[in-house]
Amino acid sequence: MALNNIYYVDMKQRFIDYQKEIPIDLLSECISEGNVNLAFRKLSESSGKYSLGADGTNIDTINDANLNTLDLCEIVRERIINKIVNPVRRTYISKENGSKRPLGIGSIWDKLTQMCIKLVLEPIFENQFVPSSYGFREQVSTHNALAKVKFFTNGTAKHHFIVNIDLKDYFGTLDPKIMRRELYAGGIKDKYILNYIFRLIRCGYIEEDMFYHTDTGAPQGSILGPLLSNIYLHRTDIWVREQYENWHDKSVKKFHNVDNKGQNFKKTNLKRGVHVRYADDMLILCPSLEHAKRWYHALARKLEIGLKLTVNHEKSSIIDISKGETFRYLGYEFYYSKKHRTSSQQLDKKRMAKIVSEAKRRLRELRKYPKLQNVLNWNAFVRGTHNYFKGMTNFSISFSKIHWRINRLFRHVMKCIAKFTDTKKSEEEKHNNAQRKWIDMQGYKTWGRNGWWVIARTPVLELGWANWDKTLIGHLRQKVNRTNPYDYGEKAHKPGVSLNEIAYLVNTSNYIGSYSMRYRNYRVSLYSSLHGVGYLTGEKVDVANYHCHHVLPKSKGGSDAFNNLVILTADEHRILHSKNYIQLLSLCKQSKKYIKRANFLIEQVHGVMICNK
DNA sequence: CAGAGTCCCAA
RNA sequence: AUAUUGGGACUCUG
Repeated sequence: MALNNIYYVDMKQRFIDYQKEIPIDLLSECISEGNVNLAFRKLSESSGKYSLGADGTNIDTINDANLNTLDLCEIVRERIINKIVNPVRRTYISKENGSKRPLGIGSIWDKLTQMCIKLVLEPIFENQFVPSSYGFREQVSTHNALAKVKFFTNGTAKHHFIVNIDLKDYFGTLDPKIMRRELYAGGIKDKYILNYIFRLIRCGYIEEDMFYHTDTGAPQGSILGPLLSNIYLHRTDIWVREQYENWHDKSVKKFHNVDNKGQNFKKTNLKRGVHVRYADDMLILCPSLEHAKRWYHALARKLEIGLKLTVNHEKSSIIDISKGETFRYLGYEFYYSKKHRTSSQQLDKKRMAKIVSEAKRRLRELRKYPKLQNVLNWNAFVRGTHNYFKGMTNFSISFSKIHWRINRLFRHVMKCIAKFTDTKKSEEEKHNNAQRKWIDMQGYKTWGRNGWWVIARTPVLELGWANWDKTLIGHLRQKVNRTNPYDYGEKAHKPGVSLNEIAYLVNTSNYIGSYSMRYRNYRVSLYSSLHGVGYLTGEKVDVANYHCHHVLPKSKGGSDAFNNLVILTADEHRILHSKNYIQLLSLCKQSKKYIKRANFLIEQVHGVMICNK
């Protein structure tokens, strides 16, 4: 495992280490080679890697700068120690209610630095966060939070009074001093890290070439933002849970008696209520109105005075679902079904309208451009929407309503550009079986349907094809396995490449000359993913003998992209680039496949075709 | 099985 | 050009 640290830091092990002891010196953890490598890879995978910061930098700035990992370590160290944070570039995205939400896009250097810090702070706090905080956490999703809400509002648990606290501009009102206090309380003693984050909150932003100062708030869009927002409310989470869910744990020792918890609870002055938080969306589910009122006032007071946040009292409320009131949470609308004597969920009107208008927009585009890509986009839209909402009890009803609202347009568009496959006509049955199988595989049953529409040999999924998935927010989902969030289960052991070999490649990758960071990483990934098997022989190439070759040379416009790289031996590489490149054919394995490959490489490098007949 | 890409949803 | 975190689905290459 130690060797693995040279390449990427092992988060699973780090989580275990920090469980025992949090290091005082977190700076060295942040700027270790394995940590910086992992941080860079995460940035390379992020969808916004090409968006420009206020200083005009993005991921390509690093790739074009001819830097290696050690250079990046030094840059990160400089920025943390000297508290260097560029102002963020401000843009806006429109929200559902029509208003705009400001985004702050940092420079690539800030992104890298923050990712390095995040990879260290996150496992520390993952050891402490409460299980009822569901937002922004590894291996936890909105459905886990919804499962808990469903469980406690349903017939047997009877927590029908919902305290719903809405915070105004939560990210924007984070206070730097309180942030520092909460970090320290969580065990962060490194003054460099504390000071850097203090500075980050006050970094300011640039809009239309003007600089604006900020006193509070983590930029929305910064890498540390989501984690910091969880840390800020962490001790409040604990306070809430000690009142009821964990009341006998520490806070009220004299009543500690697990056998008759309910009776002893009455002797205390504690409030009953179950805690569910997703980022700034807080709920407390209470069994009685009296407790709900006490919760509302106590919690609002704590947030406003203790944490200097702004509670939006117009939007915050106490809801009694047994009296027919509804509430929306994470896209689901909860209501109480008297018929079934349990809480149920459905799509609210606004969201239904949004899905309808989005569907119409996509259908019109599909009619205009009936390309394969647009069909795939439509199917992805249908599947994505279904996958999110299919846990609602009223899923089928809600989506058949949507279906009827778009049906006219849908049928019209399909008649223009698609062909209907009728399952009752048996002539083409063989040909249709593959499509039928595919649709069934997606979880959409074809059994009992008249048929389906086909564009470019691809079946078109329909919004009305909806099957409720009762396990998605079932009671088993509310509790999340927190033994180790970075443990994704046993991966099948891949024989062929040892950690020693990886370590060797990583070490040399810092000294192979002027190449991009992307190339340095891909060079290792390529060898690892192909088990070191050479392109021209099909046999394993020794690491010391491994050369990573650009198929289309960079001088001819070839890139460092993964699919432009192949594994060669040092000899093969030398001969390929020399004048005697014909000899390459004798070096490769003399089968049709490898001869073809050798010819291909020569053609790409030298621009000549060789006839080997 | 692993690498890189596309798309969807929530906050 | 529109970020971040988390979840989900699919495609390609060997």
